[in-house]
Amino acid sequence: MDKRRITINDIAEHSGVSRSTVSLVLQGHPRIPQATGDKVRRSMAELGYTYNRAAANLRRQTSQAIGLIVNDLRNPFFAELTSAIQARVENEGYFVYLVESGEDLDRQERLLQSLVEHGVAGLVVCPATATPGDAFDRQLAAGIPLCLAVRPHPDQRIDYAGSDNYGGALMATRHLVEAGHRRIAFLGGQQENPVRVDRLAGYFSALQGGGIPFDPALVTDSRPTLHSGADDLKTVLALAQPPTALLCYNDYVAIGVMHALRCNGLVPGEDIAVVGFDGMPETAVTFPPLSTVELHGQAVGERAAELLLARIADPSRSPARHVEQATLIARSSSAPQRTTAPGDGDRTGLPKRR
Amino acid sequence: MDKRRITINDIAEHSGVSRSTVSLVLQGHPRIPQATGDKVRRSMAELGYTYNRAAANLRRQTSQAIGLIVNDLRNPFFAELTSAIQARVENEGYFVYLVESGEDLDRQERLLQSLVEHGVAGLVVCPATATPGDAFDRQLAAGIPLCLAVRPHPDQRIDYAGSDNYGGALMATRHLVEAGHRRIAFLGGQQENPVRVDRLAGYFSALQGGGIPFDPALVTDSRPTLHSGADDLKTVLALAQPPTALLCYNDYVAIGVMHALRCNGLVPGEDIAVVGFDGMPETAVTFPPLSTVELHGQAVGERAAELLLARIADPSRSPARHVEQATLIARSSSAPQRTTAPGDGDRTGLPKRR
DNA sequence: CTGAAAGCGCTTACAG
DNA sequence: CTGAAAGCGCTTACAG
Repeated sequence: MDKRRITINDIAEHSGVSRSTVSLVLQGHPRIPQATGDKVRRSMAELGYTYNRAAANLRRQTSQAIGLIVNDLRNPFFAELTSAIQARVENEGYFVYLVESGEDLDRQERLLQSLVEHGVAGLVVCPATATPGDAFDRQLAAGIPLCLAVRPHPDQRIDYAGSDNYGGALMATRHLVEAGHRRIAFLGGQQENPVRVDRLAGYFSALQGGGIPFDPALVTDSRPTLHSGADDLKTVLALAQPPTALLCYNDYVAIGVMHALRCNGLVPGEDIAVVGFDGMPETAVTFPPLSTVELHGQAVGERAAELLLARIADPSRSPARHVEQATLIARSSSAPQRTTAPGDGDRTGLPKRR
Repeated sequence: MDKRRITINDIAEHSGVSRSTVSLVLQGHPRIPQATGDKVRRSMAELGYTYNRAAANLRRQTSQAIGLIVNDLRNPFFAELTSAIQARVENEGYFVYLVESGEDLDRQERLLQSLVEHGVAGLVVCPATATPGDAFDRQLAAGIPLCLAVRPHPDQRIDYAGSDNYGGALMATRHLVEAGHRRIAFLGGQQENPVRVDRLAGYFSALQGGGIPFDPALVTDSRPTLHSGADDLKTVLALAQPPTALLCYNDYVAIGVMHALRCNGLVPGEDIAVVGFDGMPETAVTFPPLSTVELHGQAVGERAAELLLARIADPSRSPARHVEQATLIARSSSAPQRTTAPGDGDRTGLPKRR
């Protein structure tokens, strides 16, 4: 292993030209004659030169790094988003520094600071739950290009790309109302999470539109995991008038809830309707296949990347918001309630045990 | 937005000391008196200074970036690995540059080169399927610290952290043999993928140990996705002697296969046993819950990060290999075959339609 | 304890 | 077309 890395000085000496010339051939400058270029390139190959982009960046006052802060990479939605952002900025010659905040506000602040110290050209951040409204003042003041993603945030000076959570929840709830459900629960998600707030608003709206009174006992909150759904389910199943349909905060929760239902002797899609949120690919192959609100994470990621790129190109552009349309995918987990024999008392809405 | 970033020169001027002194307080040097330090720190706060780590790195000839090349971030196993690596190196002050190769060899080579130009302190790479044995010669020659992960690779000069795919497949297959299965298929995965090769070897071994002849018709290959399993399943179900148990390349394939079974009127875990591979959390809540080989992706990620860190610390250390033990998680998708009424011909091993 | 100077690897006017 | 020189923001011996 060579102790010292080969630099343009070595190339200059070896090929008998100046450093400036080497730099120019590196940049494919047009006024370098073919012969000189070839000679220099031959030296580079011979000495095993590798370009030091960091040094160039320092001199040029540029950066090829984009910082990305996600909440939880294990959540497939964020994985999809990350993948899309990475692919999109790579075309423009950028790399992404990926970090996870884990919904921890202190950590998020440290990461923000650290990423800036590392000289990122810009940042896309999915704000942690309960991120204060002034959380990005420092970056804004320093002129760091910024784009928020996935989670809405009150600071209107910042570009944003996300999904139509309100509209998605509205569609999903309407879908359940139209199938005849009047006891519809909303399960999971953390209370201060703005995404949940929007979904909840859509849910309210649809209930109202259907003339269904809102019952707060039908709304639970919890950290959205595969297993949290079990507790949420227990809560609503214990009600005097339990729900006949469950709108879940996300697909993760929904998949957990379907499992919990089985453990309670109930069949999802038959005894009780279940709808998820996010559009995870797995929802197509659960049993029964899970109805979900497709949020197009890939498209959201691409938009976020593009907004950031545009902000880097023109820092004074006025802030833009992109809200990606959601799509309801109705599958058998929310098939219409089974027609019930007259007089079997099903009007109580009580799920049947089996 | 300030045009010019604040530098140590500005701080030096503002606080009336030299640049050297500012640099020393930045590093918390012990021989700086409290008063000087406070004065300087006050100036930094006042002017809104942010440290330029890239410049420091250039001067110091160090780097705080780790490059990570994964095959597919949407695969939860890689997401888990990535998350673990990021968390582990962050403790040491590193960030991770994340990129996806998408199993594309050319792309992998370009990314390798590009990451090195960006001055990473080291690289952990999950080699794309069919990566040639000399793929890392250049990096090795240049003395770039390197750690391979997840996918075994012939180059024995490089550190490696992965899972015991052979042992996992051996356990899983034995488990099926012990449950009385003699027609066990191996479904999915790409032929040249070394991980699949190892799993297949474990499968062979277990068959041999159980005195079961190997039937190549029971082995299929395909790109491992949620939907590829359907075709693989069709192939083996069409055999004169179809399998009674399915060992799937990974959980993704297995979940898709369970769905495909249902579409064929078969019940996984009753008519036919299914086992997955990887230990995705979702396997606990599928219906029926999916037996799987837990590969401990988080542990593998941590080991990979540690091997790389150790290599950075001591470049001449002899190469190490870490193979994480796999764990069989037996669930109802591979429950013992139902006891069958005598004389119902079940000894043919033909799955019953329902 | 603090400052002047050199230098990390590159780029970019500016001469010639 | 090519070279000498300055400089990006920092660190690090070396004097004093």
